[in-house]
Amino acid sequence: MKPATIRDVAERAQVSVASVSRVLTGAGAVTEPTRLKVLEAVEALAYVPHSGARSLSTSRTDTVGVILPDLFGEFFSELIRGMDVAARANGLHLIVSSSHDDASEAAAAIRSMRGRVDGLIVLSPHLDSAHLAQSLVGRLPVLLMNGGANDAGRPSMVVDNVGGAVAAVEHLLAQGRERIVHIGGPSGNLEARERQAGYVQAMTAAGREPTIVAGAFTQASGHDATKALLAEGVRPDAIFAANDMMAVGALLAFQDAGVRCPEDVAVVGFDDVPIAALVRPALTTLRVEIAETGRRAMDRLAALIAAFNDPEAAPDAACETIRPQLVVRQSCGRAHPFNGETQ
Amino acid sequence: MKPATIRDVAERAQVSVASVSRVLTGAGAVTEPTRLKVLEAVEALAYVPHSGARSLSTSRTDTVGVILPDLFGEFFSELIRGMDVAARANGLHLIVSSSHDDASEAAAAIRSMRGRVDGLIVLSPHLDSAHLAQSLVGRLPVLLMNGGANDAGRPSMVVDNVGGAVAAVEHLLAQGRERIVHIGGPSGNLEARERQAGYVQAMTAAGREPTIVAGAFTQASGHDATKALLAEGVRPDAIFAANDMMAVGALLAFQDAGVRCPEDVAVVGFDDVPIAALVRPALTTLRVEIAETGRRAMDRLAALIAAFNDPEAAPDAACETIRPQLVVRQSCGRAHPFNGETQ
DNA sequence: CTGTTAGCGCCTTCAG
DNA sequence: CTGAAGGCGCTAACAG
Repeated sequence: MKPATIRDVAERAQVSVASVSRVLTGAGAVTEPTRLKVLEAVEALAYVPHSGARSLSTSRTDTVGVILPDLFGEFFSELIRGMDVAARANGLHLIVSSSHDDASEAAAAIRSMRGRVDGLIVLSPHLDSAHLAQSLVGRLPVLLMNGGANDAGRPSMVVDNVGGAVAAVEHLLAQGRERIVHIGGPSGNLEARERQAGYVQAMTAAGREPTIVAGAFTQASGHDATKALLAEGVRPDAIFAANDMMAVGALLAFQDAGVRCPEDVAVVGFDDVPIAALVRPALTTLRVEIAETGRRAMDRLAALIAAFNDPEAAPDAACETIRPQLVVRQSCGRAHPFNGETQ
Repeated sequence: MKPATIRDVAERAQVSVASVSRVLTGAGAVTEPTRLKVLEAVEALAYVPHSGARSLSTSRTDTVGVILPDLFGEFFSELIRGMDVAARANGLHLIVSSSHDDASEAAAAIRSMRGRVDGLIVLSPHLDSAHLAQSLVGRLPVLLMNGGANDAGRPSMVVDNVGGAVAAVEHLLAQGRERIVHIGGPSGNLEARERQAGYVQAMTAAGREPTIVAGAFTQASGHDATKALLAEGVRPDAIFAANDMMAVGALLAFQDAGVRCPEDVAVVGFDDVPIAALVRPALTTLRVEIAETGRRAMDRLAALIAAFNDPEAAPDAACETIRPQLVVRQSCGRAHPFNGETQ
């Protein structure tokens, strides 16, 4: 009834548990006859090693955890997809833990990972990562993706949000747009703050007055913000949204209101989620290569884990910066409607 | 240096490990003074219980696995999002295992879950689930979502693909469309087969000749299939694609070719992924309520796990059927362009 | 090459 | 109420 253990196998094969372990793990030499006897018993008993028990004695779980604030929207989906690919390539299982709105919740999630994973990727844009990181530095390999500037000195990856935002605004200005409004992300979000800062910086540098309305990274919030804008009589000739989903919301709000894009208003997003290329007009945005970033992050974590068990490994404490690339599409009025990106 | 164990805590608190365990798990009465001593030690040593070790002795991991073929596209993202919500609500961790193209790979993934999870949700539309299910029935609580008809008798959830497809075709026919072409999914995919069967059935019933072109559930394949169709001089007045992403690909291919939708051709998809409401023209499709389905599946798995450890629990072996609902949008030429779905 | 034995870190009877 | 001891299933020395 109960699943067979290594002992059952040993008994049936008339060998010791050590031998069974040897043929199953591949470590240690075993004579052919015993190997066959073991395999026969394994087959007969439909034996499958208990990875939990194995973990306890090897102190390796071959599992990594990903802590993230949310699972909503294409950004996180893409990121996880990239991580999943790399995890598989590195022989690692992936356990995702999301919906951590506040710091204490995230901390609890991280704590509950102990004994469950060999390493962690932490995305926690809502709080300062230093605090969190402190609590587990040295204890566990961790790769930070907090969008905060305070990740320097620890293994981390950040997006150059300021640079991306500046590029967006400069592009709009270069096209002759004058009244550029920014739809910001959630106030507590570090990435959102940086994108907003970049916007303000570029506007100020150009001698323009920044105008900011609040959003929440959701399509609905972009839609609402735009509607509110129009209701107030504000008539921007360009929108720079802090992410693509809000930009899409803005796009649709303009359509609802009969404002033409790109003729009357240009719209720029951030991230380049898959949908950005599919809406019409296709969205100009800052490409982050999300899945690739996830893949890269997981590869680095795998390396961190390997180094963790190897005393003479070179410590990787690099803070890698992802530089978003401006992708110009129809929503800015320049690109050809169908520029081969339909796939 | 190394993380503290329960023994370290016991030592520092001058109590036995049993007492530490008692205050930490909440089970078993402890006198207030010892409780405080323990908590003090826990705090001082920054002790965190090792969940792997705990699992070994309790034989509960509080973790569930999700086996799925892929992580690509919004369908699986949404599904996992729903599962994640329910997992959290049930106090369960989620480990995802994807990219299992063939049966042996999926089987290996399932096997490697032993000792790692308390239960499994298996999505394996590429192979007959019975075989897989057999190998673990009784051993582990499993919820099947294989889209196969052979899940009856085991806890499972299936989408009424035939019914959905029939509804799609009938709707198109009712609108006066005559030359309805079906873009099919991957040949090995059970859901794709059923949707195709439904299409054929409805067409035949209406006395029309079915026309089927092959796709692969990706946007690119829908695009290519449509392009090929046009190149051959075929001029359908409606497309029923086996999923939304292929429908979107078709939509864009028609735009490229200057064929107007919905005037010249109607397009219907399947699934109602978020993007379906965002493309223009917005896509008519069959709504599956993906996230909700995932949530429901996880809730059922949680119940299965609970029942698994309770001898006198009523066995749940129901095969729940999800009936997709036709959502009419612009791509069929009926719905108002902006019908309030912009959010 | 093989078997014996001691843990991995924790929970959980069972006496006291 | 508390502590001692056994065991969860497996791996990894260490002898033989």
